[in-house]
Amino acid sequence: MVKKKDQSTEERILASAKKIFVEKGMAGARMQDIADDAGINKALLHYYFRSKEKLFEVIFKEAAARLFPTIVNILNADLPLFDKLRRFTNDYLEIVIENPYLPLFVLNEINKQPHAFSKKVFGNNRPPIHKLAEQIEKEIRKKTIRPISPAHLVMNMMSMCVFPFLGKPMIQLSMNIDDAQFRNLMEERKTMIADFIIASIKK
Amino acid sequence: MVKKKDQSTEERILASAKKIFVEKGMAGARMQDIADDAGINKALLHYYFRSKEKLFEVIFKEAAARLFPTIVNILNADLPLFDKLRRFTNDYLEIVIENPYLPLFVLNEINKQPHAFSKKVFGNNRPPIHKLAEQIEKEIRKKTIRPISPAHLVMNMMSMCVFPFLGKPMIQLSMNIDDAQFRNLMEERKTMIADFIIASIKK
DNA sequence: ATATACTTTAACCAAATGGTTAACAAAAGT
DNA sequence: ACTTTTGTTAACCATTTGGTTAAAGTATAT
Repeated sequence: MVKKKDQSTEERILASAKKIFVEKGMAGARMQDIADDAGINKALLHYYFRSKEKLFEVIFKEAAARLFPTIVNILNADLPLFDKLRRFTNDYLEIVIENPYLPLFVLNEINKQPHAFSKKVFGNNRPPIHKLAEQIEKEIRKKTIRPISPAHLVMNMMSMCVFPFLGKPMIQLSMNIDDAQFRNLMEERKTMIADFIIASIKK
Repeated sequence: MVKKKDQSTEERILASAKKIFVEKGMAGARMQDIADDAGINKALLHYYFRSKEKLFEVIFKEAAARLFPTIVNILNADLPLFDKLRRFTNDYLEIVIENPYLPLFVLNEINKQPHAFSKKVFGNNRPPIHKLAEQIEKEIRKKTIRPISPAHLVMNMMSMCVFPFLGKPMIQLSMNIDDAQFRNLMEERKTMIADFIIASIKK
């Protein structure tokens, strides 16, 4: 990697570590690869971050911190249901479009370290989907939307937002599109997903 | 692992390899772990399957073979659009419910070896989503469904089918449900997803 | 200038890991 | 009966890998 003068050594390490970890996962990543990519000696990695595990944790937490808090805020926001749906899909896609490889990275490592990391990410407070769920139930009672299980509705929304990024390579392969076209599609989804959901549930 | 007499050594190796590979991924899996799990000597692994890579390839291909061909068949089937949607979501979920860890495994490894494996899986013939896409366009022209980008519609359907299995641990955490309850939810989705889609697009 | 703390490196180390070898046991041909 | 093939093992090997050390360079403060 090109040595960027204006970046401190620590910043360069973090950038390279993120790149390698995201690319190969915790188990597949090699400390030497990270050192090489950062243009430094391997021992320096251990000088700045004591172990592979510690370095990984920093990267993982940063990745998770970029993915989750926004969700929580929107879910907790005081907005009418449809506005909340639009806002969630739009904001969430905005984040993920800029970090297309984060979802698979995070999901994958959570799967491999379910107990260890899941609590490290959001401590004891789980993502407050129940608030959105209650809101949905309320609208159903008011008969502004048709009856639908809140759990499934939330899952559908999350699915449509996140999945395309998890399956990006496969999607690109099967649709035969390049990165720019893929990004374009994802931009469209910012509004498309909410439209799709609302069309399905609105009475 | 308990030695199952009625299983041949090769079968036991494959079962253990699948378990370990799916759990830890190619990079994280250890040959010794597989040997231990199968209750045999490590050298036997190399006797039956020459290398870790070869063994992995067998497992990966088997996993991919369980996930993809059914998709292709349904997509190619000669059915009215709505029937096809219902059939796809139902059949696909049936497969994945029985193999909940396959999607993440396959997706993850494809991401790490995009070129090598993607072609090994479906050779040169990509999944024929264009046939379904044409079918959707036809219905739009007939005005039986509202205008929607076929690409997005297909992506939505795939997303809602697959994502819950990719995010299983996170979903279970945030909804506080056990395996049985999760499975129940997924059973519901067999019909729910198609209902949801059709409600959104039907005119 | 000099002592002090911070950075960086090359060389080294022990453990882990994928893979091999040689010998032995069990089946299967003949 | 005996030879060949197949299945299985313990011991071993080379390489990789995360991690350490000791020394040297560099800035900073006094």
